[in-house]
Amino acid sequence: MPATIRDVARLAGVSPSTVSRALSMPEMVNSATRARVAAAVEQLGYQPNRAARGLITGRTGNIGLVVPDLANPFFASVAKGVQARARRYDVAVFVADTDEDAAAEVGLVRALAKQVDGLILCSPRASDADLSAIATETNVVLVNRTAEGVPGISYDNEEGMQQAVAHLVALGHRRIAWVGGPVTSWSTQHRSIGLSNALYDHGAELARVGSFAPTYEGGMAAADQAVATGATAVVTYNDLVAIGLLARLHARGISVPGDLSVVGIDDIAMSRMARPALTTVRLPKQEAGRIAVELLLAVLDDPDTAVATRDTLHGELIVRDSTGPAPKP
Amino acid sequence: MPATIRDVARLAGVSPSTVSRALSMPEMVNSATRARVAAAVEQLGYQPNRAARGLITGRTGNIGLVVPDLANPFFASVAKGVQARARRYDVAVFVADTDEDAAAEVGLVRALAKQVDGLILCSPRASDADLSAIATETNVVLVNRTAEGVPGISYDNEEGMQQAVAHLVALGHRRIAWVGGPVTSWSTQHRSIGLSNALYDHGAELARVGSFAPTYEGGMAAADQAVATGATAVVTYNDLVAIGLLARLHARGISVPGDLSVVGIDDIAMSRMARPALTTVRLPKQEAGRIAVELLLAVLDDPDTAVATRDTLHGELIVRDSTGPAPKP
DNA sequence: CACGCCACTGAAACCGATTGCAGACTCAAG
DNA sequence: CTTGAGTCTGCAATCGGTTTCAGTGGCGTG
Repeated sequence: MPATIRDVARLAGVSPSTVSRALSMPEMVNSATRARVAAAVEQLGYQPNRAARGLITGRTGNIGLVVPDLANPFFASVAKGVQARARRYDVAVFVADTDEDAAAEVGLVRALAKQVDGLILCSPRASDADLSAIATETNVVLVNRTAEGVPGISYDNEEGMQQAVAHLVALGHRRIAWVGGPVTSWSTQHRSIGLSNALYDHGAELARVGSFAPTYEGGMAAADQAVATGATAVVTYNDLVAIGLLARLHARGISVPGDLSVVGIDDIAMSRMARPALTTVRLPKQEAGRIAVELLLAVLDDPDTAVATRDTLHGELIVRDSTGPAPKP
Repeated sequence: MPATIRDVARLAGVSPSTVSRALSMPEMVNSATRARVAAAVEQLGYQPNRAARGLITGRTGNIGLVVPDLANPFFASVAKGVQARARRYDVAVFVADTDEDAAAEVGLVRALAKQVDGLILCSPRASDADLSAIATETNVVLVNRTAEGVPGISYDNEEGMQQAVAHLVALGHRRIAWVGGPVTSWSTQHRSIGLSNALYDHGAELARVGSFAPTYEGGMAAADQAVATGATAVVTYNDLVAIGLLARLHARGISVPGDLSVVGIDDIAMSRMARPALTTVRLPKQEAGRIAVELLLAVLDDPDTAVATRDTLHGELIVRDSTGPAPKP
């Protein structure tokens, strides 16, 4: 029912090849002919069939985005960025949610790989080995994680932690607790190291309180242990955890920031709605998505030169109401 | 590079046609042959090229999901449901975010329509006329909205409002304010009507305070007007608005639920993290996504019988800490 | 034994685009 | 007038499947 390239050719009085060329390599066709083709295209509302084009070019014009959990506002934002930038390039985005399941992730990626030109893997839970295997057989860009020889973009966790620590130390905090996320998480490891280094630089003490689910519940679970460390400030794996922690502290009657200061990471929408509003390290999320698309498209254009490209984004400390001067001993 | 149907045919010692049949209509081929084909498929790791198949069948095996804002947790949940159920049917999902722009929506839908077998439109902002036009030229399932002759699923807003009102009236509230969402929103209209009817049934009074953006900011903006109505309880368009309202009330020193009770709609994750935790009408979001996929697939199978199918989901009142007895006058 | 039916398989056309190759035409130079 | 280069355009092959149509062979029946 929709117009084909032959319909356009007939109407314009040229051959299908000419129509094809007029559309994809305009400089190769006479401008008068090109105008006739353009008119015919316009009149028929012709849009090339992507399946047919894909069959011959081997390109689908689609990319895939794999995230651990779409309902997590962090990933939703990244997805928003990806999708907005992809549209600009007339590329469609398949979105897949792995439900935080590393095993499912690998299978899903394999299945998706057949239908797209490349994949954006956001905070992949897969092992390094699986990841490398995937990267060799399909075009991949990593977000929020790095791997040898795989292009990707990540956040400068060290610098973010430096900012948070500088802020806390300036407020007089000398003993700071760290509530880590999933042990397998690349971000957890780097944030933990960054925090540790920053504290060392400032001559302050670190108290680790283990690893918790990167959720509100995880934060509630971590709260009592964080308090028990005797620290006067807590830095958490992400904002969701910080907000859960806030809730538990409130339930226990511990004042924030009076008794304890709390710092999150991410700056999700919820954070400024928390009570007290959460001090956090804002990570540019949509921008990560946008850059990931640019990077992937560059890789597709030229797999060789772009393969080792890696981009680093910087966080920004947002001071709100959950941090204050350390309590007098 | 990947194996084609011809490779499989050669290895199995049959013709490509037989391979095709063995895969898509197994009962038409001899079981011994079928086994040989299966073995060859297995050995080569063959997966049919979807573009090639789509070219001849006219089906892409893809569906599209259009939402106003992925960063809104309500839509993120629906997307999660859609995407999970689609995977079960081996259907890929294109996700597009319109950024709450009704004009962009129409164009986006048109573009997306070419690449998919059908579309799920979630809370479309488009006009009835545009929507009908779209529905005639492509397979569409509506979520959170109804339109003449277009299949869709929506929530029973009237019943949800009945539950909320029954709860508030039982707590002694007799004058209840309504904070509406965008005027063009189908949900706003139906919720408003439902609330109005429910209040009438219970002999209580309604105070409308206009329409606001369906966001945290919208809620903050609405708070003072809601207070000024003299109502002892407020029902808001959605949870995001309710949470914004809560924040402004807190800033003004108005106690919730002591001075004013607040009820939201949706039950997003944030609601139980709010302080006080928000009483709300929970809408099954992921389920809406799942059913939308089922419905769309049914429409694709048989456009005629399924065309007028419409499904209604029911809300459930979740009582938390933002509602309490009406203050003594 | 001849015939017809049935179950199964293969050859070939086709979906709608892209692209290598070759032909047609213009124009300038020899 | 011939030749050659250069510019455009069309023919036809091709991508990887699906589907129609026409066998082929086996078997039961009259």
